[in-house]
Amino acid sequence: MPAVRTVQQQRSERSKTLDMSYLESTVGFAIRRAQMAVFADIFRAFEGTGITIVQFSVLATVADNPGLSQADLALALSVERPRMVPIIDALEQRGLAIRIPSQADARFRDIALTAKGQKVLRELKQRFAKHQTKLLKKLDVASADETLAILWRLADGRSRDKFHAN
Amino acid sequence: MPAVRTVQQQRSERSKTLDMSYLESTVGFAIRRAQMAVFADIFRAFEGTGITIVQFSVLATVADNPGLSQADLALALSVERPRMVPIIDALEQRGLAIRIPSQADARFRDIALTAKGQKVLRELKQRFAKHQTKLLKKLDVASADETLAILWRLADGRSRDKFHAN
DNA sequence: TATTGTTATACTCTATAACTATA
DNA sequence: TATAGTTATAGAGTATAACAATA
Repeated sequence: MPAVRTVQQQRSERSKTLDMSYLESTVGFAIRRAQMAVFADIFRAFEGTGITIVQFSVLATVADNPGLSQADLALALSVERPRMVPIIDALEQRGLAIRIPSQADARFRDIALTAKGQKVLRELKQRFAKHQTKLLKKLDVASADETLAILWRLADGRSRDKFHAN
Repeated sequence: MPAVRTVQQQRSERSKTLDMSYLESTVGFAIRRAQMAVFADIFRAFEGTGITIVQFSVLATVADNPGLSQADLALALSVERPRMVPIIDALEQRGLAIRIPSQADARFRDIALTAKGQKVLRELKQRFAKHQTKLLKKLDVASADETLAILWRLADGRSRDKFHAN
C-alpha cells in the first residue's frame, strides 16, 4: 500500500493548492468518501476468502432468517430481485447455501445455509469484527452507537427509493 | 412517491418478521443505506435540471479553482481520469464549461466555467442548500458539524484506495 | 390476475491498458 | 521517458421489461 497523500500533495505542480471547502462541507460528498473508505476496508478484510460484501450480507441474513425467499432477501438488502440470482448461484456452487423448493408454495425457494456455509460465516464474522473494531478506533470522540444512530437517521425512511447515483 | 414501508411490512405474508439486527449494527450496512438516502435526495433536488451529481461536483470545484486540469478534477473527486472525458463533454455541450488548451503546456486543458455555467451553478447550489437543510433536520441530536466530523473521520486516509464494491 | 424466480437488455460506473500529443 | 487527455474494453451494478411456473 502506498503512503497516503492528500489531494493537494498529489496535484500537479502547475498550481499548489486546491480549494475543496464547498464540497467538503456537504454531507453528500463526505458520506461518499466515508463509504468508499469503509467498503475498501471490508474488501481488504475479506481478501483471500473469495466472498464478496453482498455475498456476506446474504449469508448473515440467511443465518438469522433460515428459509427466507430470494425476494425477501433482495428487499432486505436493497438489491434488485434479478441480481439475487447470480449471487445465490455463486453461494450454491461453493456449497455455502442451498435453494429448497418450498413445500407450501412452489413459486418460492427457501434459502438456507449448509453446514459449510455456517462455518464460513463464523470465520467471516470474525474478520468483519476486526474490521469494525479498527474502524471505530478512528472515532475516538463519537461512540459507535452515536455513529450508527446518525447514519440510520440519515437513512431513515428513504432506503427503498430508487435512484441513479448520477 | 409511495408511502414508506419498512422491510418487515413489505415482506411477503409467509413469515411476519425478519431479523436484520446483525447487519443493522454494522457501520458498513448503515453507511450504505445512508448514502443511498442522501444521494436519492440530491437526485430529487436536481430533478428537471438535467444535471447529475458528478456534474454538479465538477461545476462547484471548477468555480473555486478555475483553470484546473481534468486530471486534477478526477483526483479531487475520486473519479477515474477516463471518466472525466464524457463528464466534461456534457458540460461543454450544454455551454456550462469550456476546455482551454493551456498556454504553458499543450498537454493540459484548463477547465473553466462559462457565464451560463456560473449562473446555473448558483441555481443548483440553492437547490442543494435546501436539500442539506432538510437532511440536517433529521439529525436533531447531532449537529451538522458533528455529523461531518464523524464522516470525515471514517473517510480519513483511505479516500485514494481503489477497490471494488463487492 | 398476481407473484417468484429467471432471463434479457440497456445504461452507468469501475478499472485498466493503450494510444496521441506533447514535454 | 513521462504525463494529460483520450479511446477502448471488460467487469460489476442498476433499472426495467418480460417470460414460465405457480397461485
